Amino acid sequence: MADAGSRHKTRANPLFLREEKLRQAMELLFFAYRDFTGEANAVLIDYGFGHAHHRVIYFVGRNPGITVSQLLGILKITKQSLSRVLGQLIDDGYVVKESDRGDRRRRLLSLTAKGAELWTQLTTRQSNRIARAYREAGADAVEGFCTVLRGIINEEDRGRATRRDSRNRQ
Amino acid sequence: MADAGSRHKTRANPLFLREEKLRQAMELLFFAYRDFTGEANAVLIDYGFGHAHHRVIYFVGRNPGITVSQLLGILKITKQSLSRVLGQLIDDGYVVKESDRGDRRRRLLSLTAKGAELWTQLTTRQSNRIARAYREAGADAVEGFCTVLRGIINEEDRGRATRRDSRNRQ
DNA sequence: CATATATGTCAATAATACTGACGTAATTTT
DNA sequence: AAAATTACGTCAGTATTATTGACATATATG
Repeated sequence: MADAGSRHKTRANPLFLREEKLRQAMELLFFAYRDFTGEANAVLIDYGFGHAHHRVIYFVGRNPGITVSQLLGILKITKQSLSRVLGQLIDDGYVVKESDRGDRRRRLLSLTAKGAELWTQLTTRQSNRIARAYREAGADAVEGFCTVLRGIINEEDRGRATRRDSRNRQ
Repeated sequence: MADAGSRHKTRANPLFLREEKLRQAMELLFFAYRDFTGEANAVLIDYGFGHAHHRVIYFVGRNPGITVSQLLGILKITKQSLSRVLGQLIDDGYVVKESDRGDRRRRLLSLTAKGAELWTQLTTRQSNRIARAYREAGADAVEGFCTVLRGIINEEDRGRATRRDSRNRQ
């Protein structure tokens, strides 16, 4: 009885509590992402698109002039997978592709006015959800939120969701 | 020139900064979730499973005795979708299904020893990732992280990723 | 007994994604 | 200038996840 083991729930057991907190985090992440994306998915159905289209629209809108391979690097999917989705978006007039004048092998992607409109429609919804959560949580919590999320991201990609200057243009 | 418009990046423009912060949050969420799940997906390939199996394994492991409909409520997919995945996990001996003695319409799901082993293998990897991020961020940041994530989740499901007592058994 | 609930299943389809193989154009290297 | 590399595209086949719709069965509840 006196072996301070690892299965008692007495409040002096940080190991148990730690594991509990970590699992809680995993679930929070699951549910938050599920609901965060669910909202946008509903909008996309009206356009005949899915979440893959959303991701493309989003990152092209956010990084005008992004190349195909840069986009592949962000999405981490194969070019064959991207091809279908991107092709549809171009055919339907949401995205345009033009040759880079500097390196004509490259294709630069950007949104049309129509694409920008859809981008806004999708983004404002998700953005409102985040804004509400931010407002309710307060500035300090927001900072913690970003710090932890950044720590979860693979080191090589941590910079991607930060810098808004000195990017994309080489 | 004196119209204090909405497109200058002068540091006295909270609206611009706000939008920027919100989009940053969306991207952090995207990348964090991508990398968080990517690791587990790699393990699952060796078992011939996909991420759908992971989610089932995870929530069954976390909620032993969960019913089929409760699981559907968490995953928010159709029962036909769940059926295939759950059937495979049962056939391969990772999950067991037994009738609830109280209400024999219900099927209670739980992991086998083999299932628990896979659960641990998957969870420790993800858990380590979170733990590292937590350690680097500090306790206050962690609290903020949880608070904001909870705020992002649809109100009706916010309780799901918290309570570990007084649940599941009614 | 009638109805509702919990689960299962058959069938058809869509969306996302993969591997592998090849082709072309443009740039870079030797 | 020839050779190699890079960026992109595409054809074919397949796997996984998910959907809608219809129907069946067992159990519980009024």
